[in-house]
Amino acid sequence: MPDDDILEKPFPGRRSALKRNILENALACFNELGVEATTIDTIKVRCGASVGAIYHHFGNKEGILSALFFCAQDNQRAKLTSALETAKTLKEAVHLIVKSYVDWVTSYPEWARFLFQARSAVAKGPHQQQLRERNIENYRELRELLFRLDSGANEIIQCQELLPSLIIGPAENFCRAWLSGRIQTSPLEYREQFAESAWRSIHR
Amino acid sequence: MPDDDILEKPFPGRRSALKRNILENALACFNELGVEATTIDTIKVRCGASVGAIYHHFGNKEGILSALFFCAQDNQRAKLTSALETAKTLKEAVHLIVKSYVDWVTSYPEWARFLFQARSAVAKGPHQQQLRERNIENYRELRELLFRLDSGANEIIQCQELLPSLIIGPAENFCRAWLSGRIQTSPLEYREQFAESAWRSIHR
DNA sequence: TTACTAAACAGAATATCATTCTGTAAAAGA
DNA sequence: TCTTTTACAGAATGATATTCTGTTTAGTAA
Repeated sequence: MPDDDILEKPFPGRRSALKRNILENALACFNELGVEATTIDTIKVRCGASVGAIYHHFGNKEGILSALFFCAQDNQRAKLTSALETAKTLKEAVHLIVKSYVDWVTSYPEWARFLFQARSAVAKGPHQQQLRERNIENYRELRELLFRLDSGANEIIQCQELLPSLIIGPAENFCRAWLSGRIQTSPLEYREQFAESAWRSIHR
Repeated sequence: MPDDDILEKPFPGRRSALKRNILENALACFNELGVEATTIDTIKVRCGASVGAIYHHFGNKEGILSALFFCAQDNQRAKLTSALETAKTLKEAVHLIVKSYVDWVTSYPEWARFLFQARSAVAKGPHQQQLRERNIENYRELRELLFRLDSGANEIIQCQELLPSLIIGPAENFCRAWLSGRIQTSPLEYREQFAESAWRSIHR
């Protein structure tokens, strides 16, 4: 059960068992029915909890949504950070960014699907500030890492704000299409190709 | 008012004036407050129509959403098709695809923002089949065009299902970041670069 | 013009759903 | 053991989407 580790870290132990159970079932509901179409009652029935319990733990529907969202995002980020620790060269780093992304999406397709469909809701909701700050910080860290590895060699193109889009754009677009069912072939098939292409597109 | 032409074509004339007015105001509400947070009453107040009128024209909230969505998508697609008519070579076509996309997003930022945030809702809702079919058809047409222009020259990489992601992925990712406010620089600044990069990433 | 029909509205009534509130049980800590 | 906090249960409330019934307006044919 690889999915468990996504919820286990932020909500550990027996005490949080119901919390994890609610989130797990809410995730399935959101993915199967869509965010708007899943009612609190749907979730309640599916996981056997009471309305009171749900609202006690998460405050409101948006609370469930953002809890799920940040769990997934944090896990994805943690995997990336851990992968990047081994990077010695700029090229290695770019490869690891792409591959770590593809690996995560294919390891946790349900979570990835949810990340895509919930982002805009979270971005408008009460946690928009939190989301904004995290994103800015994440992208800052990434820029610094790439800059550090480049360190004067100037292997890399100038426009820093372009880098993330060039590196992750194609893989992300393909993963979205795969998760939506429009494309059958797993992104894993093109792992190397995405990584190689990303490197070529920012290298000069 | 360039925005007008998006609604004018599908809902032309004086007869559809209220329809366009509702859609126009609904778009603003969705973008400012988010899809979930905008109520029918919000829209009603903003455009001065009655509940009855709104439901008469669109059936339900999802009806407004998908009407807006397909208007935007159709317009974007029409601009692309029209741009591609002048393409003589494969390289030209790739450039036009990217540039047409960037131009559309920067010309109609409100519509583009909406396309991003409404896609998942439409994909789950009652028009999912319609959306699916359009997408498949659109991608098929694109593949055929590229194949025709390549015609034996074999300038292009093998995996056809990879092409759209490699071509549009980076620009799309950047546009999303720009529309969300995370990036200040207009995608227009990097128009050439996105096009050139797209071509290099699929060329061999 | 007049009569007829269908579409376009208006607004009250209803139904569905998110959220709150009040109370009870369990667990933690002293 | 007593006290306090946390975890839950379910009824009550309030907001919101949707329906329904009636009225007006525009189109059409005589």
